[in-house]
Amino acid sequence: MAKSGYHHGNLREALVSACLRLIEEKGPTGFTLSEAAREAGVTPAAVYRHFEGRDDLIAEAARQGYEVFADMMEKAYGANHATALKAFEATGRAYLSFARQFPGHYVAMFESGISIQRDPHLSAVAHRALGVMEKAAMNLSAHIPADRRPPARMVSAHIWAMSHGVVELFARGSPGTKSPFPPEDLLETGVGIYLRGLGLIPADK
Amino acid sequence: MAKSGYHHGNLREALVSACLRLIEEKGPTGFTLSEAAREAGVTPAAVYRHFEGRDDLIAEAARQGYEVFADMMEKAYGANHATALKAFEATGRAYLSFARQFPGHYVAMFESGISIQRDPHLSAVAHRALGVMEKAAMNLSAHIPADRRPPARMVSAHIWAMSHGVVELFARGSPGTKSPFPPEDLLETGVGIYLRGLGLIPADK
DNA sequence: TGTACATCAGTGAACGCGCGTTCACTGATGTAC
DNA sequence: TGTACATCAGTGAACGCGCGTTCACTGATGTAC
Repeated sequence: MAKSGYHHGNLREALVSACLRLIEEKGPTGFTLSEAAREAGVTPAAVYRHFEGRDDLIAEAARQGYEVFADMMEKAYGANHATALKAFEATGRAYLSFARQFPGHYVAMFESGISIQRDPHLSAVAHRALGVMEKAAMNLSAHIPADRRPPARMVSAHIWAMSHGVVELFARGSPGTKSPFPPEDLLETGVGIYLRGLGLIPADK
Repeated sequence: MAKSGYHHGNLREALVSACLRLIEEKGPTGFTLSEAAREAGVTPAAVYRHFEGRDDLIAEAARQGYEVFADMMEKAYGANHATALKAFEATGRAYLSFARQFPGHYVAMFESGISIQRDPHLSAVAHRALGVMEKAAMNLSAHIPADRRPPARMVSAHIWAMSHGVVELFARGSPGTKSPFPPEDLLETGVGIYLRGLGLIPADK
């Protein structure tokens, strides 16, 4: 496009992209503002035209991530499913799929240490995303006899924990351990066993 | 003790402690070698008497963490339990308990990005620790009818994922979200439901 | 018990480096007439 | 269509700073006799 020396054209987005690439490569604290600027082909000082500093840049990356995440979750959940169970499983798959497709965003959102409350935009979109998980869990647990039904927020917390754990431990090569199983399988079977434990899947299926 | 200006007495350990405190406070990449030296009351140059550099220091912290972790897991598992199930549950509790008691070590081990293979000592002790989890899972799944028994390594991966997820998402205040439930409860109920799904706990218990 | 000497843990000065942030500036773009 | 001018995104030089790493050194400790 218009990359004629002066006037980058779309520097704001270019910086976010650079930030995401660097997060993917070196982790959320492993890069500098100057590095991001360099990656976008621009002087460090130019960054200040668009962001207040490094944290602000990461927060924007996280915000965009939550936006995409919320869309994916809503879409997965909203497609008309035969049962609440199917709908729930679809959101579980969407979670992992997001983490795989957008690792930089994922890290910015859940591992960068930026607070969800740092600005209202970020907070709003984060709640939209996490709300889908909870709603899916709520509808699902409505099928469990009321007297031994765990709170919906707890069910969603369990699933979230397992998903996050699979992503962190097995969907990245980080701890030098090779994953014993494909992360998709690991999550699918894990959630399956869990749901069977809730009495939502017949024991012999 | 002997902190008479020159000659610290036990600088190596003091540096590891400083490193752990800093990891707890600022994350695995959020501090510098000089900061650790300052925290131990010593010139940055003194660090090189004991470690090759920052990574080497973190690796030592992780190594010590794995050592303690392995001990705790072995002790929890080895206490004579009535059933394989009890033994398994005990190791699960030990995991969370370790993460709570030694957050700095936990981060150094699982979130610092240092490879388990960087030196043989580290690798050996890490395998000792992770081996306990696997053995517990193996003994446990021996109680499941062979034809619908998932591989033991998969069971231990599931439990590990859920444990790690609970620690990351709910046992720290990081993402600005307040935990909806105490992490201990979350893990205990989550694992309970999972085990019921495996057919190891009666459905109405 | 006392003295001479080897060992070695920690010092502090020095280096070159990249960082974040500021500032007055420059030059491309858009707009009014 | 052409010109004058306002806007504003990006420059580049400058600053002070803390970093990692090296080096010859110093002085406390342990040991041999």
